[in-house]
Amino acid sequence: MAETKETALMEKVVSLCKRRGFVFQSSEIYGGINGFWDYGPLGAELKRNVKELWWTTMTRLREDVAGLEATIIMHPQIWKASGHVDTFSDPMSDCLLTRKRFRSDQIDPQSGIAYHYSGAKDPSSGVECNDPYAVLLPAGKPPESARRTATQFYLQRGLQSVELLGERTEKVENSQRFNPDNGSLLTEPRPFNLMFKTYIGPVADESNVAYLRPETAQAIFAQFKNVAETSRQKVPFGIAQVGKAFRNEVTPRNFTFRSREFEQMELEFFIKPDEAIEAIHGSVATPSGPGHPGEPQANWGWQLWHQYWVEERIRFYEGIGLPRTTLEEYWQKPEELAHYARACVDILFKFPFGTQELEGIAARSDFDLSQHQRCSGKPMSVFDEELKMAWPKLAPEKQAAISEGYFTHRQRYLTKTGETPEKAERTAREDAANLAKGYYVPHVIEPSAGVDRLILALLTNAFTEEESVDEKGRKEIRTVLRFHPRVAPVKVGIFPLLKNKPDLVARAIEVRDMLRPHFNVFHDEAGSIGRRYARQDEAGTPFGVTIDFDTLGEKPELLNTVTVRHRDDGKQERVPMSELLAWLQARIR
RNA sequence: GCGGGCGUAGCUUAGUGGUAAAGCUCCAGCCUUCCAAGCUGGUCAUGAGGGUUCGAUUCCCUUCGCCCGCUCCA
Repeated sequence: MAETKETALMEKVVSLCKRRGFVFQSSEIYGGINGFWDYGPLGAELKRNVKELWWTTMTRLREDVAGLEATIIMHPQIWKASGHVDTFSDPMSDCLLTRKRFRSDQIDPQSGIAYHYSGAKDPSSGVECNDPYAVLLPAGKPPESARRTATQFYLQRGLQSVELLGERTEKVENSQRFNPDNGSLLTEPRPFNLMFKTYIGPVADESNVAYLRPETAQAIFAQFKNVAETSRQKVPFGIAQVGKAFRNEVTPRNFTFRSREFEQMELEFFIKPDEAIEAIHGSVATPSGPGHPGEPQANWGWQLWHQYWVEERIRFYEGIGLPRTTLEEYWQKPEELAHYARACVDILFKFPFGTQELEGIAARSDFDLSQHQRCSGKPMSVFDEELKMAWPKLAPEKQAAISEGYFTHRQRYLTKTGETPEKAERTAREDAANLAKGYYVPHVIEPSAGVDRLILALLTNAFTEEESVDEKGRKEIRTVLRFHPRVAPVKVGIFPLLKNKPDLVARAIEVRDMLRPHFNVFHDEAGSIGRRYARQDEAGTPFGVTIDFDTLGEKPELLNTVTVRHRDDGKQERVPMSELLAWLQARIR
């Protein structure tokens, strides 16, 4: 079965992660703690490489992205504004029969006759189940229907046949305790807070509640104005951040894939509203087809920016060794989108346990900044010189059309937030008037990636096993992690051919010290050379450098050269020590 | 949160109501002129807590963790 094979692969990866020091269970000596994982020596290097590559790609190699590193605990109002407090702390009830889950406060109130049971008995075996249960029937329905449902419930509890006990009825008005679909009793409403809660200061009471951030993004929005001013960036530009986030997941699963403490790499890329683009450039450029749209252009609308970032991110993944064939793009359907999102593309990776999300690239309109503007009372709009200059040159009917479009968009947003129609209309009119003066709240494209799931993707993608037969005819399995050199935790293994020849060891240490400032290298002199190669293969080290007697001049023409061995095919070549650093740099970049 | 399975060294497995075994790995020494060679020695385990028992890794209970399915996933 494909599934058991995949599970076996996953188990091998997990086992290797522990054996070689990529990932350990958090707090293992105390029995572990569900949903938390530590990175060991190799994992820490791997993760550091991935985050650095992301940071370099997203900020240093670009003109238009600035960095930020914000705190994990922020003002609790941030999570009010973002919507996390409300959507994360709903009381939930489960149907006792079907296990379907409901928001307790959103259940259509039900009225009718409730049939209560104190339990049930299996008349053949005498076994009893004393779990109380109830079914709500609309007035006029025969009691048989309730008994059938209740019988089903007790059958699920392990009774072979069911004799209901203690039936009594009760008139019920507007109750949210029953499943509207089948009348079954629900569990007591249980709070379902997916944010980790803490208290600021020594006294733990409700006045000083704070939350560990469930995403890094909100800090970017909250600091938008500060960054915009200090970075001397102008829209379109982005703010990038890498950092820990925390979610009290219902079910942490699949090794590190869904953890309760995890790390995100998020970019919020702020763009002009399409109305501003239209005013400045006369029209809004939209995608002409699939694929990368090329270098950003001033007249791009949000759709092109969105597509641009999807393609940029896929290129990034390809660049660190995830082949295009292991990735999938999933365009969320309109009904799956969060209410504020205009579009969202998930970049999925084919994990052994299924094709799962690595990153989501959402076009979030101006929702986030608008929320913070509204909740903090601080303006989040920017001034756009180009827009101000362009506006007066527009034909009056064009001005009116753009204004009206912007007004409608703002009004729709404000209405959704619960503003009164009058206030929504008035504020939206003001916003439209400000647009004409060059002011707007930027829209945003959000590529948001999970570091830990990317690490897991890199690990499962790199994992290969090669079966071979040694000279004594024994079958052996060599495990090789075929990491892209860019992410490999150790770049170079350095080996004196023999341990008991001081000259070889001394030269090896010389090579190690020469390379050490540039890469993570590992000197190993223990065991046969083949064993040392194999050990590094398992760690994913792309290059091995061996110092042998020719390095010392046994063959004069090979003096001061070393053997470089390639991890993936075992091929070797001879490289002069003087060129070694450049040789390696060219292949690791 | 619900249901099922599992838990013995770093890994893979053995075994027993009475001293917990092996292979691989790892470490040390010797040896070794390019792919897990050999020799010698060594470290390391019954997930945790409780109960039954003279004695529990084994039986029972609880708990924690892992895996699978359901549920959830802003």
